[in-house]
Order: sequence, then structure tokens, then C-alpha cells
Amino acid sequence: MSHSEAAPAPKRGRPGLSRHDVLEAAVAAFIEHGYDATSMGMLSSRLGLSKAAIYHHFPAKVELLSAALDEALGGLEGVLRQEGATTGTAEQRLAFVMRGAVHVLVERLPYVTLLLRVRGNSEVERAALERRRAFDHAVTALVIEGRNEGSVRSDIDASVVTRLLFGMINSIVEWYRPEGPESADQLANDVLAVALEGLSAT
Amino acid sequence: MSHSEAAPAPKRGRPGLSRHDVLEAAVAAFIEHGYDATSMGMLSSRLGLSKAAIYHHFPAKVELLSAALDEALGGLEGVLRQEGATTGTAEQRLAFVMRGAVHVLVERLPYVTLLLRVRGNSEVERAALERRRAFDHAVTALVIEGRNEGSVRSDIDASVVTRLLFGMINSIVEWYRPEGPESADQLANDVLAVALEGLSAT
DNA sequence: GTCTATAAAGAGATAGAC
DNA sequence: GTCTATCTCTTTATAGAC
Repeated sequence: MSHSEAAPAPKRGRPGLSRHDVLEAAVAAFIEHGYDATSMGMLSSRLGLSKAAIYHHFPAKVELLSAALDEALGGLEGVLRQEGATTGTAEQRLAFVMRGAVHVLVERLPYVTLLLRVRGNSEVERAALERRRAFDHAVTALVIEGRNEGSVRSDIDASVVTRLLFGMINSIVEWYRPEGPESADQLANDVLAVALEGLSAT
Repeated sequence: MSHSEAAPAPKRGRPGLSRHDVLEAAVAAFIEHGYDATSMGMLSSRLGLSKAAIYHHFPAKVELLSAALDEALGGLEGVLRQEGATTGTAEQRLAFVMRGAVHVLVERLPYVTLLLRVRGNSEVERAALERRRAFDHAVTALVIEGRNEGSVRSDIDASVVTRLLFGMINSIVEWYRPEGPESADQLANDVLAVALEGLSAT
């Protein structure tokens, strides 16, 4: 193991802020004001640190964004690599991916929130959008398999269905708070129920 | 009728840009880069106009935002005032409001897109969020009536159902383009179908 | 209705001390 | 690992000519 920057473990005394502390505060600020509109000065006052000190942890503002987006995308891509995403009927795999996406969204809420606000205004943002599109395509493929299998309704365009489905799931970042009454698991159950069965009674 | 600023009709010759032209360009830029991150310089180069000239049409940057948000909120509030929103069963009224929201969203796409990105970082934004919350509350009330009536499923929390429902509807701004193959009416039908019946076959 | 010029403040980033 | 000081560029907005 290297001796520099490898272990962000809380060294005793007052070692200053860790890379992770800085990233967390930055993501919170980016969500509040938008990435472009968040100045290094705002970050430094939130952290109780000078602007220059932030550059010790990250070489540029855009690296903060890049690290945050990677955190979100890694989680979503991880769901597709799990066994449940490749085993069973299309219906089972689709349900697994939806449930997994809800869990990632809840467990990495600020990072995914930031990802969903990216519009492609820089190289870093465009690269993130590209990875997000790849994830969406994988889900659309599952929806199409489900139609062929007869488990997903086929009277509506597959990509419209996928978009509405993920519109519903992604909208969770707008209101869900982990400290609230509903657990991630309950939430995932509710989302699955509404998405599959609709909101009509019976 | 007053003679100044009343009729934005295309006066002959080259009368310069209208207030509406400026607003449209500003909203497009705000959507691309975010309100705070959009500079008056960016607007002026999009319009082929100097920065100073924009101040002839709007006294401040924030007035552009205010006018745009009012356009979106006026449309949504208008749906609630129509007869279909106050007549019939809760199920019928809820369907009417959902359909109406989809139509407003499509017809005023850029304005609603901007509204959905507002986070409350200024007085103008907070006022818009307040009006949006009032709209959401009216819809939640319809969902609750639907549950009491027996037409909306009651095994899931009413506000969760409402949020998922409008999460789905609002997500349309992320991908729908009026020049595409689907009309607003078809889209509204698809949204109603998926929201009410779910995406499972049968 | 649009322009040039400018004011005053804030942006991202760097140098070098401690 | 954090600081102060500073560089250079861009920001919103205004003044005043045409």
C-alpha cells in the first residue's frame, strides 16, 4: 500500500478534512445551486476552509463533479452486473433491475440526484450522459424482452414505457429522504406495485 | 389600448426583437445551462444583441425567470379551473387533471421544463415553488377522494402515489419533443394507461 | 431600440509561506 | 493541510451616445 492519500481513515488529532468530506459538501452545494452556479468560494465557506485548501484535495472544480457522477454511475452499472439481472425470465430480471435502481438511488441519493441533473455542458458531463444512456438501453432491452415474452403490455411503444417507468423511479430523488418513515425496501415495493399494476383499485 | 408595449404584433420593417423573442431565447438558454449559470452575455450572443439591449426589454435577469415561471404555472392552474376538474367522480376528475397536465406540459414545454428545475434559491423561485406546491396539493386531494370512492388503490400511501404519478408525468419534459411522431393526445393516452393500469400485460 | 464603454464585484486557479 | 495574497477573466448592471 502507498503511504499518501491511500487510507482516508480518521487519523487521530485534527488531520483536517478528508477528500471524502470535501466531496460530500461539494455535492450538497451542487444540488442546491447547480454545478456551474456553485463557486469555490461557496464551497470554502461551507467547509470552513479557504478556497486554496480545496485545491489540495481536488486539482480542479470539475474533478469534484467527475468523482460524484462516477459514484452514481458505478452503483447503477453494478445492478446490471448482479446475478439477478441476468437470470430468470425477462419479467423477473426487469423487476430485479427496477428494485436495484431504487436501492442505489436511495443509498447514493445525493450522487444520483446530481447525475440526473447533468445536461452535457462539458466533457465530464457528456461522458456521464453516455454511461447513463448505456444503462437506459439495457433496461429498454429488458422491456422489449418482456413484451416478446408476453409479460409486458405491448399496446404502447417500448421506449415510451421505459421512459415513463424510469421517470417514475428517478423522480424519487425529488422527495425521498432517508430519515423519513419509509425504508428503501418499502419504497421499492411501492414503486414496483404502482409501475406494474398501476394506481387503479384492483 | 395603450400604445406602448401592448401589442407585440410584428410591426413592419425591422422593429428589433420583441419582449417575447427575448424571453424565448432566455428560457432556452436557462434550460441548457441552468438559470444562475446563464450569463447576460450568453443571452446577448444568442440573440445577436448587446447585453445592454436586453435591459431595454427586461429590467433585470430575474424578471426573465419570473415571466417564464408564470407562463408554466398559469397553464397548470388553468387546468384546475376548468369544468372537468370539478365535475364528475374523483376518478374522472383525476384523469382530467392528469390529461390536462400532460397537455400543458407539451404546449408550454420549455416553460414547464424550467419550472421543474427551480430549487428555491431566490424570492422568485420560492414564490414559484409555493404555487407549484398548491397545485400538487390539489392533485393529492383528488387521489385521496379517489381512494375514499374506491377507484384508487389504498394499499399504498396517498402522497407516495401522487408523487410517483407526477414523477412519471413530469419526466416527459426530459425526452418529449413536439416534432416527434407522437402527438400530445397520444402521449396523454399512454400516460393515463400506464399510470392507471401499470405496465404488466393484461 | 441598440450601441460602446465602464464600473464594481466575484469567478477559477496559482504561488509561496507556515 | 491550510493559509493569505494575487492574477486574470467574467459577471450583472448602468451611463450616455446615436
